[in-house]
This record gives sequence, structure tokens and C-alpha cells, in this order.
Amino acid sequence: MFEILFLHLLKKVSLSHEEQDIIKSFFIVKKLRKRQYLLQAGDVCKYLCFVEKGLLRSYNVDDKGIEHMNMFAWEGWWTSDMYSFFTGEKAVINIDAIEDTELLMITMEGFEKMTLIVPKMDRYFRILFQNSLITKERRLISSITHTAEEKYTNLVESNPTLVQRVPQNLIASYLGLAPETLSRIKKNIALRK
Amino acid sequence: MFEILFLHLLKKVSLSHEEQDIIKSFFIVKKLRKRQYLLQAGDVCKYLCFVEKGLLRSYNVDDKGIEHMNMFAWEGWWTSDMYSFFTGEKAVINIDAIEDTELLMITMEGFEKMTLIVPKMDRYFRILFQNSLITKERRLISSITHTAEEKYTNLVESNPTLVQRVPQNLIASYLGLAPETLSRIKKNIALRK
DNA sequence: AAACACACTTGATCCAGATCAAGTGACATT
DNA sequence: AATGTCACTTGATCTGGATCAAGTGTGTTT
Repeated sequence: MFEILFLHLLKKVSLSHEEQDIIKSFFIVKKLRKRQYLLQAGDVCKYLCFVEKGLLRSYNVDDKGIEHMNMFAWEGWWTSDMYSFFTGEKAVINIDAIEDTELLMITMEGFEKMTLIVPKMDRYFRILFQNSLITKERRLISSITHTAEEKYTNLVESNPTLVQRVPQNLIASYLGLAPETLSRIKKNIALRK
Repeated sequence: MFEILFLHLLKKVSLSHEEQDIIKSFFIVKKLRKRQYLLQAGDVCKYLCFVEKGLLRSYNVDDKGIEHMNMFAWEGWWTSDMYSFFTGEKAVINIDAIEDTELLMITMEGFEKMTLIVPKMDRYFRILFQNSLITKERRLISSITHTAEEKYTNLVESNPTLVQRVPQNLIASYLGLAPETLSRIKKNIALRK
């Protein structure tokens, strides 16, 4: 159950067996069925979640009821509404399962304790957040700078698996496009070949 | 020279005088004149920089030569091309000074050593990156979800100082808008009052 | 096999914001 | 005082992508 988690932790920091056991003790295992919610906007996000198996989507819904995809999380990814998790304020995003999913979850209190007992976890999360920040930075630049087609081809290049695993309307939403637009873009790309 | 830095560090972690001295020893002081470059795209970003005084902008330039503002950094902010800094690859962004600026800079090797000698710095940067990530996440959602006017009013609310301190064309670029569009938006808002 | 749902496509029209092109007004330089 | 320059405004036009409204095709339920 903890295989993927430690695979990821050990890539970034070294941990004794004892430390590994301490870390394990802070996590709760949870399984989600396809379409089941992990978090609904308005609730407080109680857990930071690591995906051992499956696929989740996090998205927010605007005033007009339109869903805007935020990120996808599959094996080896962490997900939560970070803002809500760390501040205890109400979440603005929703998270639900696109596929049946197995999660490892930790509470904020657990997280705080864990980092104090095993300071290497501060290091792990420093590196993790650092990398996410780099990725987010690039995506932000891309969302402002590039055309719809460039955004799509960038995504396909940087994340080929995602495009295969996730329905096209969600990919469109992730890129900030109408589903029709993505459909036309794909057609144009195919025609040009 | 290190006042603002330690003000910020001590908000997030406690540090002995000894630790503070060690940290100081890793930093280089640098002054920049208005309009002077800190980093040009194509060079490797050698330093992670903390702004003690002044104001910097980081931006990238697209194929058509158009500048896209990425972020602003003033007193108490860190800046760099994180990707380039941590990987040693060529930078894609430019950083230059909007006002005369005083910086504290650390190299990647320095950063690595510092976190190993003073693990609390891992904690500091974990929290720093965590907060930046939350902010970036919000900005990304905003850039996809909101209209031009909503983006602007959001910025004014969340960052009133920035709007006063930075020329309007740079604000427009930061929001992904043409300068003319921002001008018209401001006019409309004023008219409605 | 008929009916339905789901994921995607195609076409016609519309609109927010970009682009191009002249202003305007407040300082700075000569 | 005239000239230049910088930051912004205003107007006219254009366009990428959204929106609305029918399809189509495949798999699933009855």
C-alpha cells in the first residue's frame, strides 16, 4: 500500500526504516470509486493526499456553473486544496475520482508533527513544492503567452499519458478552451499531416 | 543589509545567532541600477535572489518579441528563474530592475550546503514555496476563469501597492492584456462610480 | 434490435479583447 | 519657448475562440 509513496520519498531524501515507520503511522488509507468526491468546494480540506493508484481531478466551478480544471493527479502525485488545507479556510476547489483510486492521506496536524519529528520531510516537501512551482510557472507563462493550439501541442509533448487517460472535454477545460475548440484544433493538426 | 532577510526568515523559523551567521556567510550583496539586467534569457541563472530594497520584474519574450510579465519582486521577495537555477539549464526568462535595487544572492551550491548545514532552511523554503504555490494556483485559476476586468479588480484588491508602484503597461502584460485594454477597463470602472 | 447516453464533431454566428493608428498631456532636454 | 519622449488614452477595425445548435458514432441498457 505504501510502495509508490516510499518510491517517491526515497528519490528525494534518504530515510531509515524507523523513520519510514513513523511516516507510515501518520497516513490514513482511503479508497474512492470513480465519480466519488474527495473534496467539495465549501468544505474545509482536511487532508493532503497522495495517489497510490488511480486518477483524480481537481477543478473549480465559476458563477455560471462552468467547471475549470485545475490539475490532474495520478500515481505518485499529491493533491488537495493547498490553501484550504494549510489555512483551515473553506475550499474553493472540488476534487473527485476519474478512475477508482487508492489514497494515502495525512491531516494538517499530522503533517506538522511529521515534519517536526522527521525534518527530512521538510526537505522532501521543499523539493516537491519547488518542482511544482517550476511546473506551475511554466503553465502560467504558457496560458498567457501561447495560442490555443500551442497550449495543446505543449501539453501533448510534456504529458502524453495524460492526454490518453483523460476525456477530451476535461483536457479542453484544463487548457482553458471550449471542448469544440479543442476538437477543431485536433482536426487541423491531423489535416496538416 | 540583512535586516529584511532575517525579518522574513524569523517569521517562519527560529534561528540561533550562530545559525544566522552561517546563513549570512552564503550570501553575496549586489546592487542594481534601474533598467539593469539581473538575468537575461539564454544565460544560466546562477543565483537565487532576495530583494532587500527596490523592485524587479521577471518576464519572458515570445517569438514575436512581445514581453510577458511573469512576476514582480520587491522588498521581502525572492526571485530567479527557478528552473534554470535548480537544473543549470539555460534561463527562458529575463529579470531586470524597475527601481534601483539591493539584493542578497546565493548560488545553487551555496543553497545546497546551507540547507544541509542548517536544515531549518529546508523548512523555511518548504513554507515559502508552499505559499508561492498557493498564490500561483490562484493566479492560474484566475487567468483561466475570469474576464479581463475581474482579473484587474482582483489584482487591485489583493495587491494595491503593486498597482501604484508599477507602470500600467507592465500591469497589463502581467494580466495578459493589451495596454489599451487595461486603459479602457480603468475608464469603465471610473465611469461606473 | 430499439432506445438511450456519452464523447466527440461540424457548422453558423457572435463577441471580448487584440491590433493598428492617432491623439493628449506632463515632464525633461536644448 | 520649442522639441522630444514617455505613459497613457481614444477610436476604428479585426479575429481567435466562445457559444449555440445539430449532427454522428459507439457502447450500454432494456
